[in-house]
Amino acid sequence: MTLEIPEVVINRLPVYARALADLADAGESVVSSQALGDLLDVTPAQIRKDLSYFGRFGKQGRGYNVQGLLARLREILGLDRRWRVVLVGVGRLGQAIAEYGGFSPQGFEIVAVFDSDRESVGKPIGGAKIRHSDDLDAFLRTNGVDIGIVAVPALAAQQVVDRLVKAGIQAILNYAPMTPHVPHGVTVRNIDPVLAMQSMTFYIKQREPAGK
Amino acid sequence: MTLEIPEVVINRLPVYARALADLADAGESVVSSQALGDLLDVTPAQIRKDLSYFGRFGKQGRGYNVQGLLARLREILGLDRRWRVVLVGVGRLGQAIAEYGGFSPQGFEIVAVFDSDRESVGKPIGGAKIRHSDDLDAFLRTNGVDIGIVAVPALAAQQVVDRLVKAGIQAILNYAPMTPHVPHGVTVRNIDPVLAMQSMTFYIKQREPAGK
DNA sequence: GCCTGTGAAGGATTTCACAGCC
DNA sequence: GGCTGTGAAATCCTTCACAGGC
Repeated sequence: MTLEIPEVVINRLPVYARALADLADAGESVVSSQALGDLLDVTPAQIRKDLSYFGRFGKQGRGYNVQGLLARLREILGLDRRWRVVLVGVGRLGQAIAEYGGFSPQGFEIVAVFDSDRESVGKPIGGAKIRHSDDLDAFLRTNGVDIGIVAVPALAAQQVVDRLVKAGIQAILNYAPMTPHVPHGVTVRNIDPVLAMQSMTFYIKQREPAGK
Repeated sequence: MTLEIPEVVINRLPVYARALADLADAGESVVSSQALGDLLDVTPAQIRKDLSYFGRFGKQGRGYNVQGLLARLREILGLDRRWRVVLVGVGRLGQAIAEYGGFSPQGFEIVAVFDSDRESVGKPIGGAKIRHSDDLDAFLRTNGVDIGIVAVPALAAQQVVDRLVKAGIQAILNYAPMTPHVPHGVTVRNIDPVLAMQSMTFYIKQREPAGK
């Protein structure tokens, strides 16, 4: 049910939630779609329309209660619980992810870390011990895991994705520079700073007529 | 000119280019929009339409020359030259970025690294020496810098963005968990794994009717 | 026969604009 | 007077479907 909500809308909700959290921290108790839009470079109409998919959260003439709307968005997004995450790949990038402090405070707990290199198995990282990839499937089946993070080289990534999917993982955050194939029903988000750079250069180039 | 090309199209071009590079590495010399689409989970019509904004690169009955199309895309995106990048912020995240080996082979050269912490100034990192943020403006004006990477805490990020913009930087890769404000003509891409996670949980939740 | 390039159609998303309420 | 919620309009983007070339 409720599957008619556009994905673009879903992708904006966390941004709204983040801004609302900032407003709450700043002691604001009410915000209008106009004010929130100014903060996020989004039109007020878009914010109102996005929210209207889920209910009526505002008060005419006033705006939205910051805490109240934040709580509702967190509920809608499922951020009112903690999520269990496994990380696969402990190269340079994987290490940085394992030691990144930003996930846990937001409710994403890296409960296990895997690598295919037998040398590194057993070493502690970001509070967990590195396990061997061979134990991935068993671990996933025994422990309730919600999300997988893939941080292995591109050539190994599809295999890892396949194993995660086969074990029932429904959401994958992919750091490998490739496009993973997943069956319908599995959600993927790709993090690739190089691709982001490569689209920006187009626009720089546009503005510098003849190119150095 | 050529500013009628949808941004979504521009954002897909690097993905196409990456797949073409992989095909080239695999020794493929020709690819159809169908085959490329299968690789990327994109419809063939979309690929053909996207490319049609820039010219006619294929041959009926055959498909596209892999090397040829790759070269054209790289040219369109401005990937046929090297780009000079500065990194601001050398906390945990900034360090990982500075030492990340993925930018340079793709033509993005981190030519200088800045931090506001005087303790760390002078220390070597990823091949550069850390400079103090106070020297950022002078550096940008003296050296030709194309792109800025922001990896400072959210509260300091807008200030850094403002300084980059004031110095004429036209593209910013933002790792801070906030929405930067930039004037028209400056391109921003945000990298935020937490937001990516937070949109995926919505979909997991959808599929698990009543919550754990 | 296969596959591109592309107008036209269709679908999705954004914006408008205003009734209704505080 | 200020602001939401929302149908309707406008815009944007994707997909269709086929003429044309290899």
